Amino acid sequence: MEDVARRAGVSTATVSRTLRGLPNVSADTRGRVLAAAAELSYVVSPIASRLASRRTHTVGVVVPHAARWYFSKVVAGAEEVLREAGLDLLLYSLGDLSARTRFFDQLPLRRRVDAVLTVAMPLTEPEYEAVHTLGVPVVATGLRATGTHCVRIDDTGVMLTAVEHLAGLGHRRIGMISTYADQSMWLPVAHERRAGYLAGLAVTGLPVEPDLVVSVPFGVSGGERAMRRLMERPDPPSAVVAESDELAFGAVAAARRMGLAVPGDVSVVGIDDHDLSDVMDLTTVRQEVVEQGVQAGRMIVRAVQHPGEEPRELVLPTSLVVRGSTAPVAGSSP
Amino acid sequence: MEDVARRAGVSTATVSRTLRGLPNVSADTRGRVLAAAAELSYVVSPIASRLASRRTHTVGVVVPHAARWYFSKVVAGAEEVLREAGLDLLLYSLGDLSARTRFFDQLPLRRRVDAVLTVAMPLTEPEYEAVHTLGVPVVATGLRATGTHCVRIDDTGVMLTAVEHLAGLGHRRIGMISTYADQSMWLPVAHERRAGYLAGLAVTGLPVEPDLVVSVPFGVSGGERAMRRLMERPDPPSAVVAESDELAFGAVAAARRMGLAVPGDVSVVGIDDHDLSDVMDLTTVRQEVVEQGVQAGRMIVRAVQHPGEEPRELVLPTSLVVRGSTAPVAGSSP
DNA sequence: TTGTATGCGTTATCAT
DNA sequence: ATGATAACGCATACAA
Repeated sequence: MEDVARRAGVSTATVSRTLRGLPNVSADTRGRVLAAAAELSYVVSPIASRLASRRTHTVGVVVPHAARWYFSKVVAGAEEVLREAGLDLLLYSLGDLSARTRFFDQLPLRRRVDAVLTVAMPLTEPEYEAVHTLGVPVVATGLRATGTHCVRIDDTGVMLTAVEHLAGLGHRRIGMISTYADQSMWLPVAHERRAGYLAGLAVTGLPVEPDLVVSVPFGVSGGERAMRRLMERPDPPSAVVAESDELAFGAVAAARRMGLAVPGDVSVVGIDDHDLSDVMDLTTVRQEVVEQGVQAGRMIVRAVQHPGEEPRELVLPTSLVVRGSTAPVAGSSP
Repeated sequence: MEDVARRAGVSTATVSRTLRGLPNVSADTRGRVLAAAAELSYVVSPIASRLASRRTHTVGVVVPHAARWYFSKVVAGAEEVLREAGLDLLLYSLGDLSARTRFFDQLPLRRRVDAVLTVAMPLTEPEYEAVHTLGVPVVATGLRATGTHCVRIDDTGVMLTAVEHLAGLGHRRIGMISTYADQSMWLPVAHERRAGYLAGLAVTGLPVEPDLVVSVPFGVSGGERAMRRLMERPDPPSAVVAESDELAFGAVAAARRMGLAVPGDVSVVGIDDHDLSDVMDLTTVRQEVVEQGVQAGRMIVRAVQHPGEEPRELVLPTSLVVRGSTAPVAGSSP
């Protein structure tokens, strides 16, 4: 920086001001400084800059599984706007329980980030407090949050929509594929969607049959297992809603492997509108996942610039996408 | 840090040494320092540490599309080992061409990273040089690289395997679904896989029919388009290989939507063993994508510790996974 | 608008 | 093994 200052005939302070785009620099000197910097192909050291300014210009993004569809989409959406805003994105993937406890124990984010974005990470009370000791704004996506900003969808609503769709097709016995917490992550969403399922039954006047709700680990193979369990019953349901499309994929595959026709013998609905839902011809309730990341990124940017603002909540819309995995119930005249 | 030093009755230098685990600290003082640090819940400022040590402890990971299956897997694999090694992972997703040119123009990684990991990013000559002006080690995954470390698979080999599998089933007219460069990314892989296809034909003594190779944009819908083009011909092939599973998914869906049976009327083989290939019952050639990220991460760690080493190349194994999308050619007695 | 001088919180060098 | 002290490369309060 001294070199640039000398070459431009100014002080390092002016160089600093110029390079940061501060207003109080005359157009003339600004030009000389920029020219000098360009000639020397100089760029400020972000590290030194951060030390001096006491701001990290970094946001910590913590996800349960960086490689999963939902999370990678959200991260990609957030990355775009954070990058745009000049914020570095520090990725933490808390795959297993040990990684998670270590993370909240040691808090590697201390003195390291200006904000935190949690992607579909329900926090326990101690975890929540640990994050808040960081003293930086927090934005959560994928679930309802109290005390922090959040962007999410109506998780009970999507399931209600799915059930109403099936009921509208004449289905009166509807199963649900749910997940149990893999390591206490994801819990609230599973809970809300189950609530939405029950709400759907209530609204459409269908009886609740507890045995028609099966819980499995998240993933395609979980969906397969669940579907087998449901359809091997003496009185299988004529339709099934799945907590997510990936579960639904497994469900459809399992049904077909059992020799059942989808949607002939059993209709299936998912949630997400996964990239592959179209080729799987899966009826689903669409959510805009990348958009969630984008909006969360914007919230982060705002929060970094105006910390201490009231926590805001953004609920993004969803929409039913009817495809070929659902049909009127067999033997009915809809 | 001064507080800790005072509390432990030592100098800040000793605190620094202790906290970094340097050997030249007596067990006694070490204990006192650690205790003091714990009591004050003190952690070193990574930023100050980096400024003083002149090492960023950060690696830049640059990918074309953070949200796509392949890339998110590699990133997740790399994240794990980088985190373990105490290296921050700075993610850059170069979605479109403008983002890409800006990236290589301005080189936001300057003075910011100790190493760079490029994930399936074929670099033009100027881009290659731009990256090397960073003066840090570079590791590439997903493609053959010269002058840098790299971890990849045998891209011609996988396609050769796919073709040999089909030829072994009696297929004599095999189409290929290829991609054209979306913005010059991904080019070499497409090229090598096409070469593998041709090699497969040669090895099995099949004639080359240029019209049986169709190029489409990457993605499920690209696969659909390609399959329609192939099967609408007066003399459609009896089998099709796709450059990747996602293309193959689209191909299978398109064939079925045209009323064709898979594998009855046309067999389909993909490359990847995508998470959903099992439910799609897709025969494919499996590659270990997360493992590629892990290995790349290890290479990065080594490169950061011992810069200037000879570029190493790691070629990971692949394996044919036979599922239900391939069958002996109709009308043959295999 | 511009310059001076101090501080940011460490690491590293050189003594001891 | 430990301590004093000078970098590290900037931002910023203050003065001009």
